[in-house]
Amino acid sequence: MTTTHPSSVDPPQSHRAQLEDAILEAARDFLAKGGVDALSMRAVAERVGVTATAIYHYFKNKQDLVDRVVRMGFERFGEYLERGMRAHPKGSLRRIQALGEAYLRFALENQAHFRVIFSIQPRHEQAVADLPEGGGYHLLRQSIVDAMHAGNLRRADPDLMSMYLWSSVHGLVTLTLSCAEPPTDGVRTPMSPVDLYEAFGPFLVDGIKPTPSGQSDGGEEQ
Amino acid sequence: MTTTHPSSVDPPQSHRAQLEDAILEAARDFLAKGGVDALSMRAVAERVGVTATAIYHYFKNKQDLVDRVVRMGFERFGEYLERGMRAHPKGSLRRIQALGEAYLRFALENQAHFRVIFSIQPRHEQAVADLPEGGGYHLLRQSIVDAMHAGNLRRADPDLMSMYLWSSVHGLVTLTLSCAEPPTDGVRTPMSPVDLYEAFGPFLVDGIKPTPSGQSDGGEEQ
DNA sequence: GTGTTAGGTTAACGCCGTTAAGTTAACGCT
DNA sequence: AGCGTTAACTTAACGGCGTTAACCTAACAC
Repeated sequence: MTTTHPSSVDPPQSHRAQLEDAILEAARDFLAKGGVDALSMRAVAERVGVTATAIYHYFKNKQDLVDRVVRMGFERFGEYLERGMRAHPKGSLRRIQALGEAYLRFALENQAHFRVIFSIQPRHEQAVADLPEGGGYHLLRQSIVDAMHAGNLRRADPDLMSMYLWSSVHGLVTLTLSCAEPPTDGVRTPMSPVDLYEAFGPFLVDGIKPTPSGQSDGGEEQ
Repeated sequence: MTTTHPSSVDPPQSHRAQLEDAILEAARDFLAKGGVDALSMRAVAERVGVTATAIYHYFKNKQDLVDRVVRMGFERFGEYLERGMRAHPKGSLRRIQALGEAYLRFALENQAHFRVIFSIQPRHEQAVADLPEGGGYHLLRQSIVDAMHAGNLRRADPDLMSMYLWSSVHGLVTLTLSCAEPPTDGVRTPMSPVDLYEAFGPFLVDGIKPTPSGQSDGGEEQ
């Protein structure tokens, strides 16, 4: 309704880019609420003040719109990882641990993105395929190689070790997201995922084999 | 069209139960093909030779139908776990390893069920909630307690250890299912999930800390 | 001033889950 | 035998979905 001035002072954000961003933002919100099913072209259109068909001038179809949101998520994902990593010295185990922690925090704080990215339905192959190359995988792998060279990590095939650590934290995250609903609810799980991640540390580092002394490090019953 | 005889010789399977089973079977097939989106009441109905609305005499709605399929999946899941467990003595690490292997095999061989059960969207809370109590969780937990008492497993809080091992194998499975499509395709992942699971064994048992001797057990580059 | 194009619109198609109302056959009962 | 009831299923319809086709209109190029 605002009489769109022919070209008012908005050189950084053209009208087009402005609307495109609005669509993406609305799409992300709906996606966050209930996944792909909760995102409808008509609802997004109404939110940004156009009709549904207008969206098709900006995105090829619904899948394309979702993919774009996922891509936005990946960028934020990378920021999480790099930020978490930079806080600890190269070659240290702490750096690897921080990567896992960042992975966990991203998943919890951006459940919409994470759910769409790692929806078990094998869509977004392209998006996931991007991950190993330019995304977070090479960060993890390089940190692992560094730690091995520094003598802080068991020497093994880096890709195998990467998959191992990745799947460890990924399992914790997905299990948490599968069983517990968004944090709106009260405490359902006995321990928070972050607490669990911390508690898993000794298992990961030292393994699950019995300690030589045989002492217990938890409340195991008689 | 078959002139349904008033009561021909079918005491074990009434006409009703027969149709219900057919609906469930068709629903499972569609679910397997492409998840919940690929399941439509009309398609299921056509497959079994009735109209869509007839299904509502057997199931409350689509969600109910999906839930019933999931429940069927859980039963089969339990069979996998028990079968894999029984092959190894109580208290042994092998028994726990076999549980993980069964988990993995179930997921790969029944991707439809697994995807629906652990779809990251937090539906099926009820179904997942059933799992810890009567399902596979207590099998894992008991095996862990046994192994701890037998001195084959590090002593720790059994629930913590259960979550750790569960999430380890769960992460491997979900990561595999996220990145690779169904086995129709050729070899995409460099290693099969089963191979990965085997290769992870030493990491799990002995941990990722450097070995005392510092020797490498994999192809780690210079 | 006119052609072109970007950026929308309305109308419609076919699919979806679901409900309401109607139909038809079988059964129980007197 | 006849009647009421009920189970099993149908057709018709509603509102919503993704998507396409056709149309409109204001801005710009020349």
